[in-house]
Amino acid sequence: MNVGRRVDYAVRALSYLAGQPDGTIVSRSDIEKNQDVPSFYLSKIMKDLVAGGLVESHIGSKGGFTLAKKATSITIKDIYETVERPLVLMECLEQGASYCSFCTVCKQKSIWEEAQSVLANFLAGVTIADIADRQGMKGRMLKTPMQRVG
Amino acid sequence: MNVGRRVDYAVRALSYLAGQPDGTIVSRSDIEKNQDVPSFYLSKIMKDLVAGGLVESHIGSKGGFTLAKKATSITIKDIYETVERPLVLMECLEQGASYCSFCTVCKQKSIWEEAQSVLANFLAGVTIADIADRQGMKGRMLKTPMQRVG
DNA sequence: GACATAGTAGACCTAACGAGTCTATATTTA
DNA sequence: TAAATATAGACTCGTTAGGTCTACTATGTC
Repeated sequence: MNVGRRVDYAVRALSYLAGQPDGTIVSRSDIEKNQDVPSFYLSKIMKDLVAGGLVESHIGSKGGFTLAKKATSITIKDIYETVERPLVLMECLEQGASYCSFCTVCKQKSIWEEAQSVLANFLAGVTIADIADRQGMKGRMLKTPMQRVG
Repeated sequence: MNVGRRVDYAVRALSYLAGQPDGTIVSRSDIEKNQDVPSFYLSKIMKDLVAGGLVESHIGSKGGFTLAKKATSITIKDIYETVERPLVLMECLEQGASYCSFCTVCKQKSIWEEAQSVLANFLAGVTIADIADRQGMKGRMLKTPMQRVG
């Protein structure tokens, strides 16, 4: 039960984008360097974020990525589900009886269901803007002054 | 970010024990049969539960397991941490700078810290007794009438 | 139009982990 | 003594996370 690097890197990338002057196109390698993400690794993650409608890509020379929405409307839950999978705490909540034959009479199930809601609600209440606001990472500290998007 | 079978099986085992008449010793294979847990698999899980002080073991013929505490004082969080690992949502919360060099200035971190608290608090508020009360699983429905421990 | 510079798509690798199975040993009851 | 039980640990197998790389396509610029 922990959040993997894909989500971590996706949050870094998105909050980095959010911290750029409006409309700035940022390349994958730029993000990787500034946010300490392994080379090339972001290519798969950004693909998912594009497919999920969270960022827009710009192919070709001088290409790169920009946010596809306001930073205030991209939640951590969105990001998690876009780059990983639906937020599900216990497999039975997704698979039902094919996970466990006692599913219909199981009391444990509702506990996990509630726990999942509690967590999902929290993560749906936090946006990239909240993170970018107090970003503080390397790039932000050394380079351009803070300038918000949205 | 999901809860694995170890925790699922541990909760089944413990709530099964909680549903027995007070002081009843139940063998591993008995639990496995009644709670649909793969043969032998519980041997490792019960070992952890014994080591964690949640159950007591009785070696030898007619041996088996009993709860070591009242069902009302065994929480889901206890179980999770006993059979799996400390409840940590993001590795950086445990490993700090050895996970990520930006740790000291990272805003993302506090988000996961909060999310973790929210989840942990919820799981610490649910006990085995809550589950056993409305157990409903196979064994309970077919066999002895409900009788609570603690 | 040519070329450099991007993203796109996907193959590929490796180590670790989850889940499950089994066995030899120590311990206890009958 | 014999049967039944937990204990400890080895073992397998498939999947996944994390990471790396390359061929291809699209686009801006000279």
